[in-house]
Amino acid sequence: MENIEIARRLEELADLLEIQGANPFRIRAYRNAIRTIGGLTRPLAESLAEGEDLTELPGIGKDLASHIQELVETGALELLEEVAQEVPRELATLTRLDGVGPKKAQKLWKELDVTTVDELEDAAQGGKVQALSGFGKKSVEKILRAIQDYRNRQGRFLRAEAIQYLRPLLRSLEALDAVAKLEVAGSYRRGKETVGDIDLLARVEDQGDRAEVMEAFTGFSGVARVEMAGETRGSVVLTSGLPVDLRILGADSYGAALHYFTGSKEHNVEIRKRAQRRGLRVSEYGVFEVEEEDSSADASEDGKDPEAGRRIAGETEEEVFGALDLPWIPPVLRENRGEIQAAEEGTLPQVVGLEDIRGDLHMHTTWSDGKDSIQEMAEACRDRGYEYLAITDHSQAVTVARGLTPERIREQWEELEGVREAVDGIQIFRGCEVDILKDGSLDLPDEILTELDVVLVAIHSHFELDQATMTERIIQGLSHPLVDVLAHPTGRLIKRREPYAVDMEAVLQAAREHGVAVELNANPHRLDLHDRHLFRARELGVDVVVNTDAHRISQLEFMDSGLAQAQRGWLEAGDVVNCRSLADFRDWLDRRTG
DNA sequence: GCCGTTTTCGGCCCGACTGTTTTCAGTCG
Repeated sequence: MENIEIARRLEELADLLEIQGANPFRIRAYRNAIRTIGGLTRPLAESLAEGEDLTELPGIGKDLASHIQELVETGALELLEEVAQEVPRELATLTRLDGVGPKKAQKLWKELDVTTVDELEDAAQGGKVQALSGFGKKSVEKILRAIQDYRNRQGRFLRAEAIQYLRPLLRSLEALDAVAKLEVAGSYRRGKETVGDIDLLARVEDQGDRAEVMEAFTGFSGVARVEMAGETRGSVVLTSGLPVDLRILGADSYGAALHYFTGSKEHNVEIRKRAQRRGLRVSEYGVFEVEEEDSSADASEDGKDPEAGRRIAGETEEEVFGALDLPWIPPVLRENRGEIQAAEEGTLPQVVGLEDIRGDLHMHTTWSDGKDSIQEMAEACRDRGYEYLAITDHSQAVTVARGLTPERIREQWEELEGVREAVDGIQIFRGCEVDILKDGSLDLPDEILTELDVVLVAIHSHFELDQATMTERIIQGLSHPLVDVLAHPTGRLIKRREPYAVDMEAVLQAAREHGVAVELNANPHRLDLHDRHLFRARELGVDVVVNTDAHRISQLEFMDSGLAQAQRGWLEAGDVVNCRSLADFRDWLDRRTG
């Protein structure tokens, strides 16, 4: 059983237990374990087979280790079946609706016998939901809207899409005199490939300006509806369907709020625990010294004042981290994947940036399915300040993209030679994106491959193979001695196509063994490899190339998306092949022939 | 159910907003 399947079963169990009213800390323990499993690159089944002790993993103790073992060995979980006897499985889906949590799901089920989204819709329209205590007219309206959203939206926005929807709103708020500073926090700031919503922070110098900013926000022309609007916090949905939250803050707590709302949640929890150990309290208002409280009488009331105690930090993020004896941690690293420990030890990575990129090794032209010519692509790369590029049109197997036969690729080289003479200031390498065929062989003969400078290999057909066959196919393809880079290694298209079944751990090991680089394809729909695989590649010492796979000049800009992903994988310039100077890159190309 | 720089028992992050409440529960992030 795959890790993702194990995680899904445990998540279902946690959802059902929560609806059943189990101990909230038990639920949290399950969710922590699920998160740990989600971050693993190695199959749990394999770890177990080799006798590893799963309780070594964070958040996994005796019980969860035995649940995992049961799932791996039997494909089922007895406890889940037992709980599902008492709580209908479909109820877990209801809690995916905005505004419906475990308590409301339980009530809907016990009092109305509602278990599915469709039944909930019927009950809400029939007036039955409103009759329940704790539900009113507004709740019902909200539930009906949430059902619509659930059916329409289906998930999250690509990061690159979200910023386009957001830009007009940003411009309109930035134009206000009352707004001293405006920043996007949340998963967007952390560089995640998709975002569920946008968290905006506005700093005002005068608290009296808050109402004006909130009005401008909720009154913006692109707002489809206002979900909530308080003094410091508002929430809207744009006409594009993108949810946006705004928090308005004063200068003294702005940095604390920026840190808090940038997250991730898991990072914040670790930061707060660290603060606790130091006798401090961290909230979005700042870092405070915890006051000793002996009296129990009014303690709870005092405890509700968020700014109680002496504030020792809050204006900037640097201050907040500093109060906890830590250096500033880049947002892209804040996922509680060891960044706090690394910060403490002074071993945070110097993450790779656009300024480190010297070339782009994957792009298409009018010779296959690209829209611009070799010369146009080359000039555009030069204008971006690159030292080199590789032209990598498709090989013949990809007929829909007019893939190149050996004859046509030789013709292309003649044109490329002319462009080399016409375009100064940048080195153009001969490349090709060569298909790995179903049997693992390559789509062009060795006599062509030897004359190419840069050989990418990739899968564009037979996605349906089982994991063992696909893994073997890819490893055979990349182990051909003339291959340089494995392009878009998992084949996923975000929100459209799942990765093909492939054992990435085995592929990464093979890449290391054969000195082949793995691509981080920067196309916002691909972002392939994922961050956790990049992290693993770095651990193993596998070279990574960040490529745009541009099919027209404008797509060379995808490099930005790729770098955000690279940073989330903790990559430094030294890990990335196309950060090398032209001379060093040439050496890398000669790495096997010496 | 997990975990340990005070701990193998007794904790487990913190606050805003809404709706339906006569003082607070539920949800969300």
